[in-house]
Amino acid sequence: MGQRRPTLRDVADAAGVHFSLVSRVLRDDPRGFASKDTRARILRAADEVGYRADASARGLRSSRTMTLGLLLPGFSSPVYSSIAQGVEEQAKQHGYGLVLGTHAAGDPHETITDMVMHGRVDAMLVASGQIEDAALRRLAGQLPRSVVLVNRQVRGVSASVVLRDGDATACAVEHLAALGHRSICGIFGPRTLDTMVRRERGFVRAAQRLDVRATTVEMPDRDYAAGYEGALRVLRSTQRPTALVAGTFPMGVGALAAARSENIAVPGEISVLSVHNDQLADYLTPRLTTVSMPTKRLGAEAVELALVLTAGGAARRVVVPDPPELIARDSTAGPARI
Amino acid sequence: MGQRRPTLRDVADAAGVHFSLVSRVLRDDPRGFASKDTRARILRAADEVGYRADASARGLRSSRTMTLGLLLPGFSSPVYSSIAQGVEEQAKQHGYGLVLGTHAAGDPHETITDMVMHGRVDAMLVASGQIEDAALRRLAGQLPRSVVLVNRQVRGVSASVVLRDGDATACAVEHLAALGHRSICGIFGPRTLDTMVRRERGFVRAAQRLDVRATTVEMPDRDYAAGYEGALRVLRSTQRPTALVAGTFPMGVGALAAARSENIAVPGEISVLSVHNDQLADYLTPRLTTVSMPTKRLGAEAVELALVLTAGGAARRVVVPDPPELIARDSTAGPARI
DNA sequence: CTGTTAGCGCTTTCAC
DNA sequence: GTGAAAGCGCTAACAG
Repeated sequence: MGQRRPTLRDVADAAGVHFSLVSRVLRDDPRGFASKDTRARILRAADEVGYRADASARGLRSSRTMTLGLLLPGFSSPVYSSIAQGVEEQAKQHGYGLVLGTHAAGDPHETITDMVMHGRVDAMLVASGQIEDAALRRLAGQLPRSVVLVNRQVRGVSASVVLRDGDATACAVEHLAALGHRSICGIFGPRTLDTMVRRERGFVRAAQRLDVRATTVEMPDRDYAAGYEGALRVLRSTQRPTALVAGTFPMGVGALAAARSENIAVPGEISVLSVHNDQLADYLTPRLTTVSMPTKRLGAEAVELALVLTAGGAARRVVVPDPPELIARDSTAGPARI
Repeated sequence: MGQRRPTLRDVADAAGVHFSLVSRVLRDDPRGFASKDTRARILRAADEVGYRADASARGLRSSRTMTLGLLLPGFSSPVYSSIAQGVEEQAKQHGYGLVLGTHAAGDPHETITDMVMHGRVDAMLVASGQIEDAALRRLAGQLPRSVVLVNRQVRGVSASVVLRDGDATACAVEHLAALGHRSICGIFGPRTLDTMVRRERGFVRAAQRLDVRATTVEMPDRDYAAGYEGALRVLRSTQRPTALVAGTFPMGVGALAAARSENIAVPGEISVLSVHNDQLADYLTPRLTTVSMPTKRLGAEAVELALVLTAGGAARRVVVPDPPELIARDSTAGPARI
């Protein structure tokens, strides 16, 4: 009970060597290859006393904590869950831990700087749309080697990782055009989010290219409710399109709900699909057609970039190359014949 | 560029005092009340040089990291998101940071012990059903002052926080009985999860008490798919009940999907409701009736208990007292007249 | 009220 | 191959 945690000295005593040698052996330090025998003795002793290096001491001495921070808008969004998963796995692969922060409470800018500036993390991955561009620029200026934007691109910040958002909506439009739709509407979140801007742009351009009439709706948010409200507006308009593209998965769910509450059949009277896929898609009515994006890889790439940065490498703007993929389910079909 | 982070000495130099005094003033140490004047000078100097205490140095010296660890089964479940939120907010309130771990990859038992034993966190909150009872007992034996079970109760582990699971299902049964149902079925996750056992027990007992015929189905999982499969089985049985109680929210969503694929009207031919509420409930077809549980508070209470423990207080088994609350939506109604 | 001092456990440079 | 010693930035016990 109440035992002190074993230290290097304890291991050294047990192995009959100096503690600095233990340190070198346990870390496979190139400068300290002990003889086969002592090495074995040290390893065994470490195991026997149950030695675990103290993270604080190590961090203090080496000024590297081997942990990364991830700032999320919250815990609930499916996309961010998936990004977080990618981040966690990749970090673990490199022996890094992960500190999660949300800005449920408090100023996000503070949260980030505090994490880095208190030396709690070696770098911070910022995956949140709720921080203003200006704040991010300031931040990146302050901590150029320890801030990476995830799923976000800001002018003046040179370390970021994003997906092919424009291609995602283009993919959606192509699918609908192939089904015969000639009039579609895109419902997007606020234009303050660069992801939304790119998705909208890809949407509009693809529509032009394929000679499809496209309209867009911009909502102040991008959750269930925003999708619901946005879709409602479109569905009640006089010139109702034959298909709806939702800018996010929750918006797609909301759009489906709106169609139902207006008694408009999906996909009979209107087709609906969303950017980003989720398990839930298979359990909705009808099963929701989506465009899948490599969100886990997004997280993984962000980790890679962060580690490159902290190691002194150059900042880059990464676009995860995997193309968006259409997952056809039951919410899209050819337009109704009139 | 490349600036060294300012230390206590930098502040001390700027203020013309000894660095230990700076330390005391900045921490409001009772032993070190400086004169109004020096105090002000120190505060200003700290602000000017942009001083932030180094977490590693502080941790090393005081052997308290001021961070808590939270082990989750994954990032996706809505319940765990909510618990995590509660944990984060409460931790922040006490000036604690939060390290998140999932066992997406690797042995969870390792993850936990490593976190604590490397001194990365002061205590670990374990909110995961995927670790075996035996492993948890071993863990709690090893680290009795730094492990708190969240949403889980295990014989032999005396620090845990759970909800009134039994009352949640009882609440569901009461609702259905009041609507006139006399034959209901509960679909639950594996009995290896104590939450499921309590929910099932509450379900059965309430049914007995209210003279309702109750059957139960145990599924090996508790996600959308499990709810879907479980409901399918019930819906296809010869003695179909008039109502379905899902043991988790995702199972409720799955059950709804199953009814639809079997062309059984909800709530017309069968009522469906789930334990645990979620935003999504309002956007399903039909809107899903749920029993809401105080999951955020669950997380908060877990933090409280963890802090009590690390401060030397006694371990307790906490049951969050807030009663489950029925949120009636469109998926429940009186049974069909035959 | 303020300064001095001794480490916390580790990494790292320099001896031997 | 291995040991000795310095010191990372901080807290805390003791002096004055």
